Amino acid sequence: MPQRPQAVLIAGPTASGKSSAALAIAERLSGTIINADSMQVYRELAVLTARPSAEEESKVPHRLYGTVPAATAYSVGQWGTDAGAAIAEAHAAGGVPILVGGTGLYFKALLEGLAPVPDIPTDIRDHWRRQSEALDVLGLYGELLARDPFMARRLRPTDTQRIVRALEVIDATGVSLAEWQGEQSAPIIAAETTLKILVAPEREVVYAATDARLDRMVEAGALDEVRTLMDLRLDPALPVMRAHGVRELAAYLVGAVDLADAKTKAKTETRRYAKRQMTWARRYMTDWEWVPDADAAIAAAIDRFTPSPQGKPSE
RNA sequence: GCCCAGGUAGCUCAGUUGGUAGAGCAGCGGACUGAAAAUCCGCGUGUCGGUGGUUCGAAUCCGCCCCUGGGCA
Repeated sequence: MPQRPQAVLIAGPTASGKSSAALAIAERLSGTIINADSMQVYRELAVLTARPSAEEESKVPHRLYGTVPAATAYSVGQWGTDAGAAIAEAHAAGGVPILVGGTGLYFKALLEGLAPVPDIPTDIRDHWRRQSEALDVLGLYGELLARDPFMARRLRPTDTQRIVRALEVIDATGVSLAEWQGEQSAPIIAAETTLKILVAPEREVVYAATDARLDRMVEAGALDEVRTLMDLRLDPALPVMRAHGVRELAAYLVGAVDLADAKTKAKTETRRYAKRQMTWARRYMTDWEWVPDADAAIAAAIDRFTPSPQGKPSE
């Protein structure tokens, strides 16, 4: 039988009960909860990203929640570094790291590593992001075709985000992103040493939960958070500005739509996201332990950390 | 009760002298390597309110019935 896992990973669509499961598991195992959600890192958005409450955070150590200013464009690469440090810290303290979040790419980077592309200088990044707005899709794709035809063939001309990434990499490093990606760096944590749990309730259950949660978020001050963000006058292209509900609630705050419409739109965006998360899980998380809800996730984790008598295989 | 306007996809609607129907939104499936709550690709899912008739052929024309809105009583 495998040894005690070095870390517990909990993934799943938004509003599936991951966080409450993580908290319960952390309390039983003296664990440290480490965020694996790309939006819960932003300081200014707590309610709207369904971040754990202050009360919850006080129960067990939490890492990487609300640690990044909204003006920063965080990334999977930065998260990998931060998560690696947080995992080491938890181990040093004798606890179990429990990584929980909905960002599939973060877990992929954690378990498989990323291409070892060097940091791209900010002026080059900014340049190509500006170009992506200045040029039309075909113009941008034309740039990539001229500079990195090999990479261009792997991307669709309409996929502006990936095209911008490919452009900044070839520009800054002189090497095609395709080449970088052929060269994998080491995983942050060895997959075999982890317990991977995917909380995947029925779709209707998830949709009902996200709808109800959006209503609660608005009651709990989501509008104030969006107003704060608007007052910062950030670049609308920043990741934080793309958190679900920001655009929709901002439209309400400037009087462009009524609140009911804003909420409906935000709910739709969230549902679509949950659907994409499930598509990701079906594709990349087939070897995870799929459970239907938080209780089952807790049971699965506790079971693995409770030594069972030798020679009596537990089912 | 009478008059008028409607009843077509989950929703809002289009459908041209009759040739078994198509858009947007929603939804569903998929891709995914440093913005990933992002970005991108694909798919119409239908007793055309019901029923009888005219016709080779009806969402389209006719009769009756049902439902919804508005008006008159």
